[in-house]
Amino acid sequence: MVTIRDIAKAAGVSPMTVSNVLNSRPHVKDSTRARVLQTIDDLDYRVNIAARNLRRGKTHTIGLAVPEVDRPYFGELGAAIIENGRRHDLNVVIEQTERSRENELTALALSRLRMYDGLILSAVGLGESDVDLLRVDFPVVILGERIFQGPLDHVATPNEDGAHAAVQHLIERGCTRIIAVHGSLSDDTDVSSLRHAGYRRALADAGIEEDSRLTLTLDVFSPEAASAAVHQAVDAGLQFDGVFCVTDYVALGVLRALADLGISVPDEVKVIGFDDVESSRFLTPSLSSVNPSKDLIAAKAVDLLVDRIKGATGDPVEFVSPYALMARESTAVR
Amino acid sequence: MVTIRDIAKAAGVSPMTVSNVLNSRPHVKDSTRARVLQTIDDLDYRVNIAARNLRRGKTHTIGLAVPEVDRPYFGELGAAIIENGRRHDLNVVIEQTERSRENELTALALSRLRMYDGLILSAVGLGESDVDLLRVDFPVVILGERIFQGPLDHVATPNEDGAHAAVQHLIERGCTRIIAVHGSLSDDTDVSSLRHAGYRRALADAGIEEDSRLTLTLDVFSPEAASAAVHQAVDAGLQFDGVFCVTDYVALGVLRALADLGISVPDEVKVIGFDDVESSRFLTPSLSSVNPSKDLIAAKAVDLLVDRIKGATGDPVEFVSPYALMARESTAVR
DNA sequence: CTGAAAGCGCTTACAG
DNA sequence: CTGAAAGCGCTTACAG
Repeated sequence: MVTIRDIAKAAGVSPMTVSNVLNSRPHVKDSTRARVLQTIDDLDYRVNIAARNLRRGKTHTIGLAVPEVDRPYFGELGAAIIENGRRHDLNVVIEQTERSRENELTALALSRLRMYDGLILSAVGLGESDVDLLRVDFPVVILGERIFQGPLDHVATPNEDGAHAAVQHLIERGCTRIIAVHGSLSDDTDVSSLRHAGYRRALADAGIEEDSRLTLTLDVFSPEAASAAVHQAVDAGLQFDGVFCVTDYVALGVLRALADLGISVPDEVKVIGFDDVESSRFLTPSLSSVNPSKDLIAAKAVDLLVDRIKGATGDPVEFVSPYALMARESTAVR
Repeated sequence: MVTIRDIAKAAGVSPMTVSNVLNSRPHVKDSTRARVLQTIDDLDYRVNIAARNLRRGKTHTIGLAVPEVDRPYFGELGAAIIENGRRHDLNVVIEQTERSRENELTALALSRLRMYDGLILSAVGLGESDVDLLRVDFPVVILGERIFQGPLDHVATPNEDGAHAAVQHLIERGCTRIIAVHGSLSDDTDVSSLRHAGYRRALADAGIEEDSRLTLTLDVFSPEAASAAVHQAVDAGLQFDGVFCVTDYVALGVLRALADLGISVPDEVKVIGFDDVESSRFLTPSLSSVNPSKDLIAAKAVDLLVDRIKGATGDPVEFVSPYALMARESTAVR
């Protein structure tokens, strides 16, 4: 590997001068600069980033750890964070935690280890009981589902209110027997539980009594699982006229199952999702959804992280993004 | 920041012993090990990865540079590469190049700079003329669309043959006037051009004369653009009974436009895509598509990269993955 | 405008 | 089983 010393030797200057040229610092004579640049080109030299990072203590790179890179929501979130990172001259690098608590902790640990200047962690595995493990002396912003009253800045999705709005929307459109499709409600702070709480509150507000048979619990968050659950419910003779899906991704399976069963959407059953993923508006019927203001979430998360990287020491910030209801064909009245 | 020296001092040993404990090397007395571990815990010490990387010259991390992280295809590809990386104890980190030649070159340069042990670069901006710039003394595997007879290992998508199979499938199902929707054909080696070549060959094989009005060129690869193009074609009175879409993502817009126009799929028009993205089979109608064997691409790319990281010096490998035609409702005959 | 030297935090032969 | 010392490749006060 060719190093800065090799260049220095070949160009007849000191390593420091090469470094100055590399970092386009002033106070280098033009002729010297030209000679060094020429030598760099001749020897095909590239800076060793590991060494520079060690020395500078900065990488100008932040990490984004998401549960799964192949979910459209996280892809779109990643793109939004990359875009915001650019405003601050920050590279963004994406890692996958696979929804596991352990991997989320590893992401946290690795980042402390100076691969990144800071980390945005979309936490789904970590819970309130892990709060102590989050006391890191390193810039981290927690993103997403759960609400931590933890030691770190947190940008939260409007889970309960968004779900409430979605279900209220179904009710306004005439639905009275509304299915909720989500993951298991093991814990009070996961997406499913928070969104389910919004569902229940909307029913209560409308004076509709909850029917536990209308709650479909999935083992996995997937269209397959959602489709199977709907098939099973219909086969069992369950009557319903609306479906609230915990995510658009799950709604994909619900819509497909209803089509398979010859149940017309929105005429017989209305369907709404959550996340407002890009493809939702191109589905047939286009899918109504709750838009959690992904761009705002991304902007806020990056801004908070940049502040911490710059050394801000204030109390942890808790920001809940606003939401918008996107009414489309799947909940239309005609 | 607490360093290995601090631990050494506090535990009354040398930095080297701390390092040995950290790297679970043998030949450390149990009592010493225990004391060091305790001190590490007490002082909440973590290894500084930048320093370790510099010293070891290895990061156990590979980079994956993709054009856009928010396209389902690249999300799924990323997940597949992460999975394969794990088999080799390699972390995978995803970066976005935004389809720009410049960013692809930056990814190449940065990776050389020892942030990663190797790079998988999904190149769409680089062309044959950049071949010289690819002569890097660093493990890189080029992925994807274009065919390089370059100096690097290359795992290629079966663009032309896959497109040929798709269009042949439409013809077998009775289509004779087949639209092709893709990006501009500025260059012979981009996705659009390669897939268009397959389209033309399938028409020729079937003795169908090509009609240039049936080629719809998009400025951007997006459902919006595709939808607009279809609307415009129909408004202009274009007659057609099949649509070959350059990607499933583009097909989303085509399907939506046809639905808006009241044109029934597959009865009046049959539609097929390329990529076989996960959501395609849940659309209504479910979308026929060409599956480019993403998992194989990922496995092959990681294997080749690992070989190079281990020092393999053989000639560049060119691997074209197989494809499979997924026939679904959008091309059904009934 | 340029240089000699120290040091970022770690690991690794080399000794003992 | 443990240590002293060199060095990974860079940058940065400090001098001149």
